[in-house]
Amino acid sequence: MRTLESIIKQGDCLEVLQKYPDNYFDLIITSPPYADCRAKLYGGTSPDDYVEWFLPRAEQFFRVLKPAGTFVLNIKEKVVKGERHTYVIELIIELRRQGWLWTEEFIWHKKNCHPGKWPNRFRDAWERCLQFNKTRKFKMYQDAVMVPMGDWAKTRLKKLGENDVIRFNSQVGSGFGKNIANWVGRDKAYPSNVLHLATETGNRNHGATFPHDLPEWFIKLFTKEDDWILDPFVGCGTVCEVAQNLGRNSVGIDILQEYVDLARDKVNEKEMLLCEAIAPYGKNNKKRNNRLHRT
Amino acid sequence: MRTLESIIKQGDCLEVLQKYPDNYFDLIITSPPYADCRAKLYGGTSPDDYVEWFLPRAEQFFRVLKPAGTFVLNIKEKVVKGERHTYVIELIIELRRQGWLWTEEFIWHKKNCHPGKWPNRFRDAWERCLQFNKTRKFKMYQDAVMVPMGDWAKTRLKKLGENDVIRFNSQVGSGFGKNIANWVGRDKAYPSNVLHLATETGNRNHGATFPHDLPEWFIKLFTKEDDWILDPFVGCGTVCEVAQNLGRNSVGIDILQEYVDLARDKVNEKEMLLCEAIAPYGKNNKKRNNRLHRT
DNA sequence: AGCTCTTATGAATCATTGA
DNA sequence: GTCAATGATTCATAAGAGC
Repeated sequence: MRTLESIIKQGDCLEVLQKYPDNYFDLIITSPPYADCRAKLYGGTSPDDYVEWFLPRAEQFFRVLKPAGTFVLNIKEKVVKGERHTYVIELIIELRRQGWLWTEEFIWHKKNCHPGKWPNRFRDAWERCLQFNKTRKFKMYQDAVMVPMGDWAKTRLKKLGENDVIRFNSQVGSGFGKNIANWVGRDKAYPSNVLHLATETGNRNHGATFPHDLPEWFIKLFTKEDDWILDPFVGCGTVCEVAQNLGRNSVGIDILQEYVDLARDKVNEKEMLLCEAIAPYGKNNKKRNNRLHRT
Repeated sequence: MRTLESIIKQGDCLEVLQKYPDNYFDLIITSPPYADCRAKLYGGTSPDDYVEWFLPRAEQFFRVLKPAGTFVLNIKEKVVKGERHTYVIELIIELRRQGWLWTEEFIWHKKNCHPGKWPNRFRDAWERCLQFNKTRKFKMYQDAVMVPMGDWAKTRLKKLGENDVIRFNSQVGSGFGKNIANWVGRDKAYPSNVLHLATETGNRNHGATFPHDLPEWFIKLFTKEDDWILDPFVGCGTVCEVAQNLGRNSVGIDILQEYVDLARDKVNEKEMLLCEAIAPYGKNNKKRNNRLHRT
């Protein structure tokens, strides 16, 4: 039987990673603490200091990533005094100076972003997913993220009412209505670099998760089974959980013991459920399922 | 009767604009040449020289823009040797140094682009629309770009009960709640900073136009009737055409006589059509309509 | 199961007030 | 004078309840 590991470590990734060898991970994917949020705990402070805070950690990421591996950084700059702050784009420039190749910028379109309207601004409905690599010859399994036409039509069409289809067509687009004819006889379609995903609701334990679908998409795209994945700011453990579900090994690191406990619970629960699948009438199943649904 | 002007000038905007007074335009919106043949005529703009080439022109834009005006720059960096080039984000940083405020970055999601892929890359389905301002107090007419509201609000409003009028505060705090009474009588919602617009096809005269909807959206958002709009790289004249349709004055500049002719044809045709509406059986109507359909 | 209807809430932003 | 805390604004989505 295949052994799968999901390791959660407490500490600052800057230090924890120093115990890992070079060229160890196939994928690093993370949604780091944004400026002014958890960054303070790491010693990082204002948006102005963000780049300086990030760079030494990125140096470790570079070292532990395999030459054909990929680093995906989900991030969005804040508005400061009416302006978009430049720390994210400055970070891109500095990471390139560090040796990273800025291969691509994916857009995560947050379909259900926070509402609000302001005198000079609309709702912010997107985030950056920056792709960095060490070399031009990185591994990419494009077929793994193809959208199966059949499934897509089945699930999506079934779930949406007629009105939703019309609305989907007019707002989100992708030529939904018009191109139905094109699907006939085709199994799969390649996606683009714009991802339409909803944020997940109902997570009361951690205010800053990305949705499962986001890491899942990148994990499928950049790794295969038994590969090793790192999330240096693992938060409540979404990346490790998804990695586990997809048969990938993972290491998650967080400085806050509170999050480490949450993440460990999550991956341990999964392991136990897998064991119980053999003896499905374990007395705690019901409770555990409830907890799973909540997170 | 109101007079509306659509002026197309031939030349390098760097020079042409020097004849315009300070604080003249309400909106500058453009999709500049990045690497096509036009760029070479401006003095050569390889990606590495792009920022240096752009900055003196941006200085003129700054001068001729009204204090409460807006500058919208539709641009997307090329892939060079497998990497996204950094000239766009470097440009943002340099424009800020020039005095511009980087207020927002809108995403134009090109929803009907061809599916396609390369060994290490998917279809690029988005472009940046960078918003810059001279001051924080710029003019913005948000109501002009509202979109039809989602379904649930309508159904919810039908059942407006007495309890709905009070404010419900969210349990988790953050000061967020909802006041349903605000939605009474509303069937439209404010958009976000992600624009889902199809690219236009069938333009054989000019390969790199943006769709009419894109300038239209920004023109409605940032100007009112009789305002003055500038497109310093006007190409085949889309911005002036849309401005004209929306009752805004415009100045379009291009270095290539070929494009200047195209753009002039376009705005002149519109003017003539407006005149002919009074005497609709002019002998050239048929031919003219054909031309209109083609563009 | 498969619908419809209801409800909570999400990595937000700005103006105002208070220290 | 600056900086931190508070209040006001607002909509798509999915889970849950009800039939």
